[in-house]
Amino acid sequence: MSLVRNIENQIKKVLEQAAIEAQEAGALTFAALPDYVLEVPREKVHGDFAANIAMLLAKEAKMAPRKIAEIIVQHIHTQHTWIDKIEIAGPGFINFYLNHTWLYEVLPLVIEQGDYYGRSEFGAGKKVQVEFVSANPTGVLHMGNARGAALGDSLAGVLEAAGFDVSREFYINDAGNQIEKFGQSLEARYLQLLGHEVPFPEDGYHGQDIIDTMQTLIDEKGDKYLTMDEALRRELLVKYALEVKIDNIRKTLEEFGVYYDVWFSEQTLHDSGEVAKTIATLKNDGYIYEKEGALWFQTTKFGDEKDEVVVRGNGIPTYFAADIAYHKNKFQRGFERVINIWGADHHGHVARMKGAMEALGYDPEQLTVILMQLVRLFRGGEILRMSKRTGTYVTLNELMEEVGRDAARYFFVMRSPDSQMDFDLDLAKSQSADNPVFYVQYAHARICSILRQAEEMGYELPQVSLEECHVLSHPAEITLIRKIADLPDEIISAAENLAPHRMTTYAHDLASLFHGFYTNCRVLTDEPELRHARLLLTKATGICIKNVLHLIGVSAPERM
RNA sequence: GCGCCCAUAGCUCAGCUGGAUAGAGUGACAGACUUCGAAUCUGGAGGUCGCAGGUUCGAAUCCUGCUGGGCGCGCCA
Repeated sequence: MSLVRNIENQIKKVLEQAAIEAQEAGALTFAALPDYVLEVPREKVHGDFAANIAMLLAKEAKMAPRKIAEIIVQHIHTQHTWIDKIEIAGPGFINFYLNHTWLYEVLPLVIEQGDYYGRSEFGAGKKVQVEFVSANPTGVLHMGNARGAALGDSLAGVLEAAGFDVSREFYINDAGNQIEKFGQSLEARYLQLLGHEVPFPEDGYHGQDIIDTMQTLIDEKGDKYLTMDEALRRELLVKYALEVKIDNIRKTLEEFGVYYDVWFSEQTLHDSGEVAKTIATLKNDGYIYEKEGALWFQTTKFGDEKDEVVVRGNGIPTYFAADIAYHKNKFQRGFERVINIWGADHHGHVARMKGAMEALGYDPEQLTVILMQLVRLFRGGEILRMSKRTGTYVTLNELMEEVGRDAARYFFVMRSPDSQMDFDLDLAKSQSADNPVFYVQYAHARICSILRQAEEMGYELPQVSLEECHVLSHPAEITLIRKIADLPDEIISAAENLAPHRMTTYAHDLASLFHGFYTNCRVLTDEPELRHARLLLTKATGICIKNVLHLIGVSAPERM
């Protein structure tokens, strides 16, 4: 339980007790306590916490909210609490003003917990899976994948910090139509590179990377596939190229700071018969019918607009069929919650996927799909298309080269998944110092610099007692400590709302408060007590910044 | 035509399950370094929260309709 939660509980307790006492004394009438909110007011003058309970009771108690507030306040006992003062304001808010010394406890706590400060047991070890990127293995990673990677990994990090048992997973679409086309494309390039004039498939993969991959193969293994049976040749070329491609994707993601627990192959679902078994189960339960030679799944039963093919007329299951089997497999692995991050262009798939889970007897609520709006790339004021077919995309590798990993990750995480992103490459390149990530990192570097100098001057990082913290009374100090105290709850809130972008907001606020503190309060002063306490505060801030940045995969440099 | 997402300061975006006077960054303007990092700080300027209704003590937030933009509606994935 965080310090802040403790305080909130204390206030709620005395507040609710007061309301009940008033009721028992006959001063107020209501059946049950309303679902009120205790929140931190936006305006400082409104106190440290505010409750809206009086307004919510107004109708039932048939009394003016301010009058109700007055009655409740009369019954509040503030002995043995941190409450200094209570005021009634506005339409009937009850505002609590606290003795701010309650905050000091957080500083030794941060130092003691170090890298762990901010983490909590909120998730109680529940198994959660986050599946993200799952890019087509026939190509390289583009900007959409980059956003998904930054978002998914940060979300996983936030969930982990909030106490969930998180597994990061990449689903490899190594089966189906696209692999057929991939094989045809590879074969055509292979033959062309060896001097044979063969046509390139119209809907094949035109990217340069396919040519490069085949050139490498030729350099390594020569022309031994020329005389082979065509089907076998394509199979071997695909096997080789997929391995190379997936390995590249893995390496690129690792450079981006993203590591997966599981790389899950679609092909294994076909090989193990899970796809066929899943279709059979659905058929048995009457969700599947035959029409025009194909098998259709009645997704309309679950609110979809039209039914969906699961097995084509040629007997080959569709991607959708494999995906149902895949999600069934996820739940069979015991995840209490499954989170997918998909591009907005897949949104039509969400309802039928949930419907399929329901048909299989799972609770569709356990599956959450985060739809991420697409990234539009601008260069020279013009939109770049991200099609894999044309080969004119900008890759994640190029992005990292141009703006750096930290800036790229921070930039992607900063925005809510719902917002469309225009990524201006020229801007990112030419004015990268404008990126807020530097602001936060600068605060951390500054902190490290102060701590280094303190060390050089022979000032020990002291074991500071709570009493010594009381010298911290400047408003800049108090607001900074308050922010530090908030970290565990901020992380929980980001986890609950699946909103990792809140962490960048927090990081920026924290950095800003530190810069303000730095400007107003000299850390390395000659007064030992004050210096000790401020060094402690400085160090605690540094720990928070570092922990938050690491959560979202951004480094916290000690020098810049 | 149907479905999903979005519309907040000149620009890019926050705004936690409905709360009090809607916030940052950036751009422009005016200031602050003989002392811990000026990649910083301090000011003011900038808003019919797309439009119109509705629910509520109270709406940027919830409901309905409309306008404008993105995406989707395949025996592709």
